[in-house]
Amino acid sequence: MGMLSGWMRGAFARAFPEAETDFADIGVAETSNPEFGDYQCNAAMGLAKLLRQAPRAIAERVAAGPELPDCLARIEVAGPGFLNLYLDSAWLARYVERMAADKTLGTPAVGAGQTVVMDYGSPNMTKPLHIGHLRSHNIGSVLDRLHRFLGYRVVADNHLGDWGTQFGITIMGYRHFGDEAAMQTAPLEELERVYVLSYEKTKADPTWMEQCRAELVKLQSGDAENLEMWEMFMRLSMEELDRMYARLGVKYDVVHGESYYRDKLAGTVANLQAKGLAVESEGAQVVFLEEEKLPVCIVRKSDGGFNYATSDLATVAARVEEFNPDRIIYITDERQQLHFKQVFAVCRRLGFEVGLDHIWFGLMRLPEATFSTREGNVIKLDALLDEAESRALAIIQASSSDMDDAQQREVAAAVGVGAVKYADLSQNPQSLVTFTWDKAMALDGNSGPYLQYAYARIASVRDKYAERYPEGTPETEPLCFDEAIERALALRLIRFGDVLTRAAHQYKPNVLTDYLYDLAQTYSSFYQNVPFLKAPEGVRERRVRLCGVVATVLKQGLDLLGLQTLERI
RNA sequence: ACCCCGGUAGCUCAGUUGGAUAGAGCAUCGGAUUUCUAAUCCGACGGUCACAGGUUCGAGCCCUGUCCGGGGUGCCA
Repeated sequence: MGMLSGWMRGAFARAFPEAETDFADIGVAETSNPEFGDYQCNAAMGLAKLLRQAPRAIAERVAAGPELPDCLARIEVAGPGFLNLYLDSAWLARYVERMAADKTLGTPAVGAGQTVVMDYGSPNMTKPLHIGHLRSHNIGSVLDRLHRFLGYRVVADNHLGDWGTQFGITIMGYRHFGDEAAMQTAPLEELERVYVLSYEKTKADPTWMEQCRAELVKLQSGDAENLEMWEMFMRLSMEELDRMYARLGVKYDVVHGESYYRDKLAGTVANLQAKGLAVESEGAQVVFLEEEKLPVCIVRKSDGGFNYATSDLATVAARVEEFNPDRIIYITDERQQLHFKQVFAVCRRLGFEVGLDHIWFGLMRLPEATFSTREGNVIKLDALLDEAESRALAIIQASSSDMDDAQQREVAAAVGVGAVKYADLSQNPQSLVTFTWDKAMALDGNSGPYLQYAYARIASVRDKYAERYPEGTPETEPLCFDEAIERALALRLIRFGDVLTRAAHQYKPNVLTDYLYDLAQTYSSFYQNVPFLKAPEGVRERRVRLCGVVATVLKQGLDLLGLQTLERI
């Protein structure tokens, strides 16, 4: 609530004109308990020393100020000096009406005029997506949509892993163990198979790894045969990836893999050398980062090959040149924290002024162990989504048996993938995720389907109303809160913009899922306990209208999360 | 050895810049459907916020130390 915070700062300034502060830090917060009002301000306690007065006296002086803004009905001082703010209910009702008519639902355009490049997903191109790839795509695409909604210009870039050592390993693997028939039918599975075999061999035979590195160097220096093989791998992988992206609803503005920057790698290293940043050490070109207390950053290996850091440095330069962003945001797992600290440190030394953020998330692991392609204990993302859909379908068949088969499948697809996405998004990105089938596909409680179900029930109310009262016009009926739960619903609705801003700026999709779940829960309680279609005329219309605003907010919120809304479940 | 995270109810997890009585879901138990979709709702049960100090009007949150877990630490990405 930006306007309430602003007013509160003014109220403090008026009450204490002689104070040596502008009260810039003062803000209001939602109350944890309705008995403390709708919003609260706790600043009086913190200012006791500065103002040399008892906190309670400070709060009382602020509360005694002559004028209240239109939105407030009253202010109360409680306990040691809490300021409890009560919104005026009529104002609240008008505000809900206005926000519902607004395209952005009252969300401030905090990102207007700013450009951010978002780097997420970025899968390795030599293997199929597995459940460990879900988080970067999922969290990244939500942050992407949130930023767009807040007015940022977003350039979503899929920085494919298409130019690293894994290709050396894969080329060796394909050459020795490749099966062309399998390559046609299930290319990514086949690439993964030969990769695993080849990788296994590096453990037993040290010269194998050297050969893999040599193949990579050949590829990176333009060897025709390796390049041809690489192009085939890329084409087949991309087809597979596009299919998965359609299923996940992930979209990019640009797909520049590491290979896109391949011609700039040598120049990047030369530039670092010219500026005296990169020096030779143990046969490699490295940047020492002792001032930053970081380990050395290797920008060219002793065998002449370039690595991830080189590629990322070239990428930053290219993005700055092409998009002139205010900020570049990387979304990867936690293991890359050090890498990005190093890359960002080198960028600062190179004089880049663009903001650089690394948003990392916790690894996904199995109850018994960390999974990895190399260990062969992966669960394919495709298989997870299939299982989720079939579980959803079973429930739909049981509860919506009147729905035709095709529609049941369509709903199951939306609910299944929604459940998987939501289960991931609803926790703090930084926590480590231990994968279990049941948790990943929860269909009740705090889950995607719960929200989709709440939306579908509202859609049903809307349709039934239209059927029974074809002449009715709930959309113009002034809102008014007859029941406490209706006011509680309105209070939640007007928080939408604050929630989106916080979710985006803290890079936490779970801020949005928590909010939507709370909203849907409040709505469900309203739905269960208060009649609307059977309420008297007038009351009926305003309740149906309130339902409509909840539906609009739910739909927008689910859309930002990448979950489909269904009119019927 | 060093660096970065984490430890909150039986399980899985939330917890705005430090605020009032630490919250959900699942599980368990008890209720609600001649009704607008029961994938729902209402209620009960459940806590030494890892441990020990410290900072202050006030600490799950900040500081120090310890224990436990995950990740990382020059030629993978």
